[in-house]
Amino acid sequence: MAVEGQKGETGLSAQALAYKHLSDEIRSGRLPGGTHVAAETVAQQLSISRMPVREAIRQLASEGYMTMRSNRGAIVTELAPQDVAELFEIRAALEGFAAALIAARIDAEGLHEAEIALQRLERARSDVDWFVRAHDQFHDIFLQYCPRPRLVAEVVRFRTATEPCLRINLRNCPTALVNTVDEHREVLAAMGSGDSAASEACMRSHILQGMGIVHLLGNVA
Amino acid sequence: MAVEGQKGETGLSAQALAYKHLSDEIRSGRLPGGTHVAAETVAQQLSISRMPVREAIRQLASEGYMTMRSNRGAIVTELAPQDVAELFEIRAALEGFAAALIAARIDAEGLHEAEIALQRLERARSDVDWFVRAHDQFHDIFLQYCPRPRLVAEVVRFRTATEPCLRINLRNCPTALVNTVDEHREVLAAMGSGDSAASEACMRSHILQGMGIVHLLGNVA
DNA sequence: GTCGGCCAGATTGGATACACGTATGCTTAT
DNA sequence: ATAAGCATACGTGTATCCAATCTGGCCGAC
Repeated sequence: MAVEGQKGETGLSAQALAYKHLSDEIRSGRLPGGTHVAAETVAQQLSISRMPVREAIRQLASEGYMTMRSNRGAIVTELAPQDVAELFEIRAALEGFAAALIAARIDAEGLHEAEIALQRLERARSDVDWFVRAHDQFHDIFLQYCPRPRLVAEVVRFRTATEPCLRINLRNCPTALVNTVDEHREVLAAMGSGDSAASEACMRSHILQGMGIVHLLGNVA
Repeated sequence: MAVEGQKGETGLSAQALAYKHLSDEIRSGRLPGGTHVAAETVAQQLSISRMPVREAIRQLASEGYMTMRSNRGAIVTELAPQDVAELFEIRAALEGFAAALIAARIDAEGLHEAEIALQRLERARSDVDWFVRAHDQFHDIFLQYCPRPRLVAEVVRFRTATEPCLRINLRNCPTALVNTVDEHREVLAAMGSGDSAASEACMRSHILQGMGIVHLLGNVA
């Protein structure tokens, strides 16, 4: 087995490779919730042994993406609609708080970058994948101005966890794309005014309402 | 090596044992931040092999309690004052949001339980350990009325991460205990009124101001 | 005297080997 | 025909083994 070839090509450790592979597969939706993931199979696909795969699975499990069942392997975590709604709510609370900090700190350059990202978002309205990428970039520009690295990490974590569902929602509900762009414009305006409270409220409601999840809530409260 | 004895005694898998052991050591402070943890050493202490220890370390790393450095082992994560402050802020944002949900949902029985916990808190003012226990109980009563299990889990996670630091703060600043009791009374009053916004604000400021961390902030913004 | 390279010990990352638990499919008895 | 019991195969969990990398001290050269 040409292991040295693998390392030379990728520059990644075996376990980092396994983590990245599984993470991508889950996030893209190629591994839907409930799928049984056999460590041996993944190991063979990547030409590595089961051990790094096991560790990657454990890490994904501790991050909530997978569920380990004793002696019965791991499955991709299945998210019920109310679970997804809850993740959006948590992200809204966190990113709202972050927005308050960012509004007091962002400068003209950051606002300009966000404006550019917003235009890119408008142009990407026809393609969900591009849209999601541009959408993430827009939010990331703001997060660069958040002086709380752990908070940023948590926001990204929850956004990542909800991304497969976001794609589905956008595909099923094309009008959501247009609404989302408008909401982003409002967020940008609030940020530009430097009003922390307004930015927080705006970001919160954007995340909650703009994602087309409101219809999933309702009976969850 | 009498492996079967281990399993029979503990009922835990080797990796669960390693995780629990390391987790307890870190949280109790016996393994202070910066300590280098050699997998082999831990494995010998627990009479297991290095492998489950490795997995436990990886999980602790993905939860933030340890930091893995490539090919150089793992160290217990060191929390700078601004890191702790950030954890408190995140918890404030999350538990504040939870409080808003709880205020709309808690009933007379829950309020009565909280009242009892509050009295227990007053009686525990002389001992930090009892105080922390009673304090956790008070917050947990509210969390029982939060209809968002993941949110509750996150709140508990951040509270756990900051607990060692909370003890230190309380010991250094005895007046904080008195202030904290007053703040809890305010939180309880807000909950009793059923006002979500007030409860959220109250809980947020309680966590931020009541923990004696305000003096650590200041220059972090 | 000090700085730089080199070798030895230690430690980590990864692979293989083995034992246990679980699931699945067959056989058999009712 | 159906259901219970058993056997086999698959997959997981752990231990041991090997290779690669890092750390620290020693020796030599400037």
